[in-house]
Amino acid sequence: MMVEDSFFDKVYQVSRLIPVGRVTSYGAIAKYLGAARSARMVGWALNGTKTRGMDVPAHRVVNRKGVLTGKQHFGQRSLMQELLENEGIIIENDQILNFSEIFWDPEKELAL
DNA sequence: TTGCTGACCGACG
DNA sequence: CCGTCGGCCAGCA
Repeated sequence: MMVEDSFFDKVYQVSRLIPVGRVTSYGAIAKYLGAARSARMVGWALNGTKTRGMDVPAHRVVNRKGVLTGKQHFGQRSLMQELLENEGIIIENDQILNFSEIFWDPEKELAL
């Protein structure tokens, strides 16, 4: 199967590996890809998922504080929260309460 | 082609 | 504690 080495495509691949009920951060993905300081690109890459129509659970990606900073990019601002809550994630005021419990670190889980 | 922007993060005062 | 700034890199006018 063809594997794209582009930064964007890697973001898509890693994002799809995020288990249900778990979340990760832009910085974690960026760091896993070897570009810890390019966390903004991760968010930018996820922005392209909607236009590209890719099946990437971007709602499981939040910032390092566990805040749904990218909720406004889901069309409806409540959509991202509802999707996460539907997976058993508790969110209050755009903040994931048990963030540290459900945090999914690709570097740790994928154990490279 | 140049320049601005952006769903972030960490450092500094 | 809080506000500000630089950095990283790809997409778009």
